[in-house]
Amino acid sequence: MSWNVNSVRRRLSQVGRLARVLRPDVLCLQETKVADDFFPRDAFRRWGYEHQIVLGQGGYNGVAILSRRRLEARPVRRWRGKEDKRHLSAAVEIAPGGREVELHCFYVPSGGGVASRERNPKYDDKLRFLSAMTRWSRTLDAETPRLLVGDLNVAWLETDVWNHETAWRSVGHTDLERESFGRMVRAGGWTDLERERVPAAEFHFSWWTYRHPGAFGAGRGWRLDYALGSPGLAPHVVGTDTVSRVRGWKGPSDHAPIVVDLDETN
Amino acid sequence: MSWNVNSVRRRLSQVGRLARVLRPDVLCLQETKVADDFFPRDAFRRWGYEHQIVLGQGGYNGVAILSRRRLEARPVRRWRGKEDKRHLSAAVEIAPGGREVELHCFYVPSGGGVASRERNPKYDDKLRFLSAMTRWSRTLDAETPRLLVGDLNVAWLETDVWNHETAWRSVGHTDLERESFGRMVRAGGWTDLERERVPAAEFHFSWWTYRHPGAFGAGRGWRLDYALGSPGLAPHVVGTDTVSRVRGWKGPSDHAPIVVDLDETN
DNA sequence: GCAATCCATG
DNA sequence: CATGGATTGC
Repeated sequence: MSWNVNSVRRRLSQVGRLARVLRPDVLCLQETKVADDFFPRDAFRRWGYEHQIVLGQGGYNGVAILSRRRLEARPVRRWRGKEDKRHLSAAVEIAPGGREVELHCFYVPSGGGVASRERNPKYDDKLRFLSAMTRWSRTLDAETPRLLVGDLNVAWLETDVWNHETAWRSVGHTDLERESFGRMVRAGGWTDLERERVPAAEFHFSWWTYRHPGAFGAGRGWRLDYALGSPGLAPHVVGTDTVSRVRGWKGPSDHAPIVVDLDETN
Repeated sequence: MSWNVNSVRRRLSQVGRLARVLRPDVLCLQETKVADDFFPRDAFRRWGYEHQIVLGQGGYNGVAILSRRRLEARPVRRWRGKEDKRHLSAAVEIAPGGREVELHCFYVPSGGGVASRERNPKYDDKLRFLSAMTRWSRTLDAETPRLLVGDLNVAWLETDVWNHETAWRSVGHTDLERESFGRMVRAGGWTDLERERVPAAEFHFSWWTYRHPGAFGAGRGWRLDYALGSPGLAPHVVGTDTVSRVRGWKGPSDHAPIVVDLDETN
């Protein structure tokens, strides 16, 4: 399961609720907003997530992988020359004794307010981050079962926003970002797993703004969170789901979790 | 009842609990920390406190009088030339049809960190406030039943602090403040009502610092909150009490409420 | 609109 | 240690 929790400490009880109800083997969290020394490791340990990799800085950003299965952490990588706690990677056993999935948990920069590389350095930084992901994707072999999840902060398709007619001016849904996102997807041969299930002609969202409290109820969201699979992962994918009902819980994150089901037989 | 609530919004459920259990006719609150437009008037109305006078500024200071009985608000008075939301006054009927008590709800400045008029303007301001109270007290007639309550931010007697040997250097228990407080008491002919009940030889506290979480349990407090009665009030006073147990509740104010019982027969 | 951090106040 | 507020980020 992947979830932008918008502060793991504030959302701890909700993460626990999902951990107990859905019992995912692995949790990939984004926007943990906590320095590593203050990450609530014990709570996750109590829920059965004994294998933990956390990378935070306190205040903003921050990612984590919590797992019931053994993890093999991959070295922390720098993206476009920065160390800003937006990516973690690990290998996870999906079949006892051998077969592994290479897991990547991403939190792409949101990109600030205005969609201008010149006037908004955060927007420029976001596009650089996406380019770096594209370059990296090109280096990957096709065979390895590889799963990329997280808040990628781009609504790729027109049906990934409730209002494409106006949203194309907004950071997160500009042509520049959507094209960059597409290049990244193609470079890695990635499959957009949720879109295997939900046709591109249909609206599909994972994020609803806090600023208009009625947005979730009114179905006015964006899709910013993804599960992308490598060609080699395809035979292992049973299905995926976006658990949007948690956005309706009391004191929610603005993002919904995405669940990926993998088989462990073959 | 008088209580420094340290934010009326944060303490709302506790105030409600006391309002329902003790059912005081009148509540005098200090440190309400809320601008008048945001004062939770409806909650108090629900509890039966239909007559309300609030004077706040948001952030800090702020006083309020909430009453089941009819209030006649007195004009807001300036103290040492400032308008800083530290005093409210009203007449309250204590016997149906006639007899009134003149009620004063005070929140004296705390006085900052160091006990030096030169280096600490807040300390100087506090002493000016106390002087102004003394001058005002001199103008009062003895006959009127008059009740002054609130956080006066001075521990007057040696037994009003748990550690007089060291506390005399601290703002709130310096000779200058204690003497000024004494002059104010004498000028008004005030009776220190709680000290009618608890001998001056005994420790008696109404405030326990937040900074040492064990202070309340260890009995390490100060007396900063008072109920002072005019000579004319004396025949109406049934008794008083400091409800220190609320300091042990979860998420408490650092001050305890003081309850004053008045008869309504004669 | 939420959340964190830093600051002033107590 | 606990408040509220200003600021920043999303």
